[in-house]
Amino acid sequence: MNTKSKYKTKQREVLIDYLENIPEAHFTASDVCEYCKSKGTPIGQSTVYRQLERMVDEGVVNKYIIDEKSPACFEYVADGTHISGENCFHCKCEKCGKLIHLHCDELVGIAAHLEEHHGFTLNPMRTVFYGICEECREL
Amino acid sequence: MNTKSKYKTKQREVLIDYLENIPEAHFTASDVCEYCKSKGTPIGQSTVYRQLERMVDEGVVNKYIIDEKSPACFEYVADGTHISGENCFHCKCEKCGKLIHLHCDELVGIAAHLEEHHGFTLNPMRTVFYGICEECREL
DNA sequence: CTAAGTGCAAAATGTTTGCATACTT
DNA sequence: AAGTATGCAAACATTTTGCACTTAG
Repeated sequence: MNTKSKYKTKQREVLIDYLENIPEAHFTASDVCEYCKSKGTPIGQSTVYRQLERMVDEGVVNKYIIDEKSPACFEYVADGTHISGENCFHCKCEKCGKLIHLHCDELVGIAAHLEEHHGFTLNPMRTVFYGICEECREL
Repeated sequence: MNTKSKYKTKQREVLIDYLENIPEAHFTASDVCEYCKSKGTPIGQSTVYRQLERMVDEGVVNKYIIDEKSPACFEYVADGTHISGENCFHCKCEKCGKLIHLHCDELVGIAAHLEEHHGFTLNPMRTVFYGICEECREL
C-alpha cells in the first residue's frame, strides 16, 4: 500500500525521538504535534498522519480506534517485537483507557477456532478487546 | 440522558417498520434514510440519528463502532429478547470490509477466560475481531 | 395550547488530499 | 537533477446542533 520511507528527514527523526521516549504508551496524532512543537521542530499534522500511517504499514506502530469521536490511538511497538509474537493480545479499558498487553496462549485458541469453524483468519495485531479492567471494576 | 419517546410520529413508525422488517441485520443511519424514502415517508437524518440514539438508550437497538471511517452500525434487538447478548461477536474483514455477525458459544469462553485469568470484563458489544474472511482468503 | 418532534443547513471533528514548495540523496 | 517529503488549506464524511416550524396530546 505504502512505500517505505526512503529519506531521512528531521521531521521523521523527531517523531522517532518521541516514540522512543514514551514507549508502550498510547498517544494521539496531536500529542505528537505538541511534543514536536515543544521540541522546537514543529511538524504539520498531515506529516504526522502520513508518517504514522506508514509506520503502521511497517508494523512499527499500532493504531487503535477507541471510539468514533475520539482521535485514533497509536502505540509504538519497539522494533516489531509484537508482530512476531503470535500470542500477544491487547485489552483496552473503556473506563481508564489503559491498554493491557496480554501474552496468553489460551487466546491463541480463539484464532484457531475462528479459522476452523468460521473460516476467518484473525489478525491479532489489529484486534483489541474492549472492556473494563480489574481496577476500574472495583470502583 | 435521553427522555423516552412520548409522541407517536409517523417518522418513528416507519423507522420501527424498518427495524421489524430486517431483524438480525446490521444497518447504518443512511440505510434507514433510504428505506424510509423508498417507502414514501422520508425522514431527515437528524431525526434518524435522534431516534436511534434514543432507542440505544432504551436498549432496543445496539450501536457498534466498526472503524473510524465507516458509519456506525446499528442492530435491532427485538424488545427485551436480547438476541445479541453474550454470544454475539463481530468479525470485520480487513480486505473487503465485510462485517460478519457471529453467534458462537465457544467464543463466550474467551470472555470467561479473560474475566477469570486476567481480571478483564469483556464488552462484546464493542469488541471487533479483525482479519481476513473466507472469501478474501481464497483470492 | 404546550411540549415534543422534525428538518434543514450549518457546525463540529479527526483525518485525508491536492498541490506548490523544500529537502534528500 | 530526480524523486520524496512537507505544509498549508481545502476537502471529506459522519454525526451533532441551533433554530424555526410542525405536530401530537
